[in-house]
Amino acid sequence: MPIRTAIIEDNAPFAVMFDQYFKRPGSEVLCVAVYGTAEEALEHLPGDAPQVAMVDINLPGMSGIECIARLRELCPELLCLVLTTFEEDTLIFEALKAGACGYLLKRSSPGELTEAIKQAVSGGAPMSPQIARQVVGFFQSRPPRKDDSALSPREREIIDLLAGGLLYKEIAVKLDLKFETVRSYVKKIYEKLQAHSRTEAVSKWKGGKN
Amino acid sequence: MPIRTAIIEDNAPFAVMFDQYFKRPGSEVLCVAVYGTAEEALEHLPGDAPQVAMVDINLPGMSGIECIARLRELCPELLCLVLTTFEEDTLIFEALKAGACGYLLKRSSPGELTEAIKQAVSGGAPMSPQIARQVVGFFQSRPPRKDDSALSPREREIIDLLAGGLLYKEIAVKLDLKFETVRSYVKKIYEKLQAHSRTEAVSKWKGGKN
DNA sequence: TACAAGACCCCAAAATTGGGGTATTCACTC
DNA sequence: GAGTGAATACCCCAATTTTGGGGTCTTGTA
Repeated sequence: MPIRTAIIEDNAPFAVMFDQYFKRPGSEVLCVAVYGTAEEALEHLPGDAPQVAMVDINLPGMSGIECIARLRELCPELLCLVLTTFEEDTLIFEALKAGACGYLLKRSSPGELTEAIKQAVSGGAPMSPQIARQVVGFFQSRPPRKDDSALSPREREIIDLLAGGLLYKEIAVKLDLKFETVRSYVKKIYEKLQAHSRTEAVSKWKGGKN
Repeated sequence: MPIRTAIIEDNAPFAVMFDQYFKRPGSEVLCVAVYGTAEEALEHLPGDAPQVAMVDINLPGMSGIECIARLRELCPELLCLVLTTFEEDTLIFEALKAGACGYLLKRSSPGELTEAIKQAVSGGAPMSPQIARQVVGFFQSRPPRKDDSALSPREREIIDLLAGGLLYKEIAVKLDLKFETVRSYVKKIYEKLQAHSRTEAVSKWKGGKN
């Protein structure tokens, strides 16, 4: 029994190629639907009930990432594989967070796509080697930075409380400081991190660490 | 030119098999050293200068994890691949953090090992499919969140921008909404997440996921 | 019909941000 | 030994932003 697959891709030539290839009788993978946009997929995919969805990351309108997040709400069993032209660094993690279980390059051959789809169904997480290395790299502690945006101990203490959502006055009580003192620290922190709001500072701080 | 490889493995039969197989002339992979313990490897590996080290995770004395961490301090260029009997969940992440770039099962065939080593050298991260899925699963917000704190798609979109430190008016422009609309979403988000500030909501949201 | 999501509006209080400052201590350099 | 700079702790003013409370309206779905 072939693996029922759908493709969400606005690039017609690629979509047609995929459709044509996986329509041949006897193939292990069967393409049951082609959608040109995320919106179209969200509407019809639940009815078409594929096991696997190949999702282009660059879609007009709703992005492939958001599309995956919504599809997985509608169909928790659906396996989503991202299709991309390049190894777009930042998007990988967004896609995985959204619920993708694999990340493939469009330049892959039909044979490789078949393998990837089979691997996904059998509990794997097909990715191109370079992507896999990036994912693995996520866990590895990067070398310490030498930047000038180093916060002093007191400043670090304060930004950690800031990150917890505490009000200035609560921080003041906790550290036994005056409200205005907390304020001046926060101002210095924003200056060092080039941030203009609490949330921005926190995300720059946390992002820069580990 | 063959890829210079070393193996750190206390299980003699497997080590010998590996050594024998990758000693044949003309092989793409060449085994240049066999170490029975982590300590032995730390002493001699830098001199033997392999490109890749296959490290058994269960070693007598110093563990494979600790061994990888120390080897990578001594030889930053060295590529470490973990060898394991089972898919030991917890150890995967420890190994990756220590600096492993791949995770293989001992039951792999010599051909598969050759492929994995080649993949590692060419910038990949060879893993068995089940391992890969676990790594990918690390990023995914576990679906069993049927709780009432589930944010709607639009709300998710907004909290993501909120997390980026954008002002309400900036979010309004970006999503082509009115300022007041953004406000009412934020209020609903705070209600659902039981938060009372932007930073608190963001940390609960991010923490609730992964 | 009732309910959730989405889009919109007003008022008023509370918190944050940006711009100015002052003062002490301590380490480091010239 | 004076000077410089960073870290710590404190203060005022004023503008902007966020938060909390109340709503309305439409659409689609159960």
